[in-house]
Amino acid sequence: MARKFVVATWNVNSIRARIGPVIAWLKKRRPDVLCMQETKVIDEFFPVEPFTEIGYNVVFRGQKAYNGVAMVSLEKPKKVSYGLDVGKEPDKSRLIRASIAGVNIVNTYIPQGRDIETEHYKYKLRWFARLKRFFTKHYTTRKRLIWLGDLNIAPAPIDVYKPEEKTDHVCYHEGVQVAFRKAFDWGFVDVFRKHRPEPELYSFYDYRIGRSGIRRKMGWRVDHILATKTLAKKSVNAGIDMKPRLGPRPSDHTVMFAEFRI
DNA sequence: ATGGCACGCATGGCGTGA
Repeated sequence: MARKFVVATWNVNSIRARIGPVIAWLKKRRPDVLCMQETKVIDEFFPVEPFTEIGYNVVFRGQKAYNGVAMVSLEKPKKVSYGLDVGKEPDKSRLIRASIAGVNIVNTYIPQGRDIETEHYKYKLRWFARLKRFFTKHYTTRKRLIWLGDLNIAPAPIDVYKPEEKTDHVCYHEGVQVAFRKAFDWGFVDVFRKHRPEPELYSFYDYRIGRSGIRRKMGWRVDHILATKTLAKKSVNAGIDMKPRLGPRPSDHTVMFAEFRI
């Protein structure tokens, strides 16, 4: 008998600043898994209790001021590990993976890249190449695997407001498109797009554009839920929940979720 | 029109985000 399995991803832009909205959203939606990025806190100060009090397990890895990833789940996570074990920098506060209810989940906060002329951008492109090696090393395309998170890439024109103005942007430039596509082609299906083919669905809206900018759909789809074909076949729904972005004390990103029958 | 806001920090302006 198949069971419902809901996963979600949310760049929270500081878990301590966002603990209210995050706990409220979990209580309301009760997903099986919520993956977070940009928790911006060292492990000693991560707010564990608010999650355990409402019945969630929580695993995380952070650093001071920047980055940081976390995974909270109703079932206890198995095989938890941190960072990229291929290439030089492990970046343990940018990748956390686990197995939950027999589903392998890789939660990433991909480097943003700052500017296409910089070393930061080259580092971002290498990150996608290293991820592909990471998937090959640890999984096969026949496994139930989800790659999700803030991937800092709008893969297609439909994924950003006024794409013709974004061609030199580190989240849309041709170089990052190619780098992302190579990792994606390891064996993923875009689960969100499978269920939501329509335009103007975005997961990020810059704080500086204000409410009117959100109304005018000046956003980006840079957060993603991708799954191997084996698992994507079992997805039954996906969406972006705009309520946290429109509510009090928002992150600049909002929640993307997907539902499977596993 | 290249602006604007929010976050954390051995803060009182700066680096970062996308």
